[in-house]
Amino acid sequence: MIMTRVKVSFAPSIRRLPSYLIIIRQALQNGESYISGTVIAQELNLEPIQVRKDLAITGIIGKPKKGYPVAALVAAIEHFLGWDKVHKAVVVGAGNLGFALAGYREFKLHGLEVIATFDIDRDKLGAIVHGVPVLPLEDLSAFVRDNGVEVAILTVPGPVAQDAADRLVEGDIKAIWNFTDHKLDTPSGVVVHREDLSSGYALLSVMIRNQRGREA
Amino acid sequence: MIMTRVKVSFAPSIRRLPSYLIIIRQALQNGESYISGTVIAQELNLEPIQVRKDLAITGIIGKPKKGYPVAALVAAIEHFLGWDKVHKAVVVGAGNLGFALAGYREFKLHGLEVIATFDIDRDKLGAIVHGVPVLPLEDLSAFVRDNGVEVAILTVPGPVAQDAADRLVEGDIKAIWNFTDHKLDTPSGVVVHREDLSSGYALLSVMIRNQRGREA
DNA sequence: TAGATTGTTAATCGATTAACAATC
DNA sequence: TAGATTGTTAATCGATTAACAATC
Repeated sequence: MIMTRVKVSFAPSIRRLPSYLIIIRQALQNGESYISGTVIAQELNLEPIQVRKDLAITGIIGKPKKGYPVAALVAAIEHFLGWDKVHKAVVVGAGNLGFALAGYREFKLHGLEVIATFDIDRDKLGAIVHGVPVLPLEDLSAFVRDNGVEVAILTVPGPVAQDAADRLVEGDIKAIWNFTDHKLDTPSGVVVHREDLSSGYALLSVMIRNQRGREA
Repeated sequence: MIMTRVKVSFAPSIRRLPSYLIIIRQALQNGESYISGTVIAQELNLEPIQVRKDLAITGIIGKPKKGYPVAALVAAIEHFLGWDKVHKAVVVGAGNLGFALAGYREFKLHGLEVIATFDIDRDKLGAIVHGVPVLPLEDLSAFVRDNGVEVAILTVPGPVAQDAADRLVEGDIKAIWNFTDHKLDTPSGVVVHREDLSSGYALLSVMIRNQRGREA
């Protein structure tokens, strides 16, 4: 089975949208009706032109001198990201990270509804974490299929990641959010996004070294 | 206090190094003495030229026809990332995510030694998580200073992130790994790297939407 | 009106990819 | 030796930044 890389254009812009959303929501709560790209940029230490370019991809149109209509902007970003619709999700691997992600409020607020977690460990079965049950891995395929689960958050140990992915594919999963350090072989119809904490740690490590060099 | 953005050149390459390391370590365990960029690329669905360019920044030199010496390559990558030295760390915010990160094996293996966690919740104090104590937030500055802590993993709720960062700066922290959704104001001598799970979720969401469009 | 802020078009910058001579 | 794989130099691609006319 060939793993096709799903290319996303404007990926850097898309990644910045959630941070804009936080600022803009604050403005909304403060009762402001317009917010300028300049203000958003200032808040996030970015260039105003970058904010304008990024917001353009959501289709929103601003007013010269005033800025962007706050309420419409929130709606436009959420719609562009698909965060205005509910996506059913499961967490596969009820370990520490899985537990944390299952309860991550930020996701729940944006349409990601975790309805079950799965684990191989018999001792965990039957437990309720963050209001959802821990179910046996054997039931994963059937559960995904029967409940129309679209997204799987994969936090199992690396060596069993592919096995879990196979079960998900069998259940006709739409997307796998892969928190393991293994690449997954999946059919091209399945979206896979790898979230790699090690890559962030690598960057941090090099930043520390550079900073040190500068001080010395 | 001005937040200066620490620019890292070759950031994308640096982010890919950890995934190379996994492949190369496997080769080492299999007793292979050389590994080619072609093989690494194949394993990770990348272009061979990209692997070669990335490995070049670590200073390692390959042999035409054979590839790169496995043991030396592992050492070179680890040294380049500073993963061959121990960095003392604390987790600030002993919630679900903090708990998960405190016990993340991958970090421990690469020189990040978590020696304490901190929380504001009195009920958690005195507990031992993953072998390290939960201490009161009031002691954070002094602890960081007295123990020469270099890295702080910040997983407190967004609204109190700046307060925690201020305490860390007071204790002369070197680097803050910011898992909150808030930007931090810190003096320019402090390295801040933001790990943004929402940005990954945004990208996943758009990928799902695009995939759907393609099927229809 | 005057001027702040937008959206667009062009220029720059950096990363990825291509081409290919060098070489073990 | 023959050829797979390297490292280097050049070309391409995409993202960021700059410049500026349009406009509320």
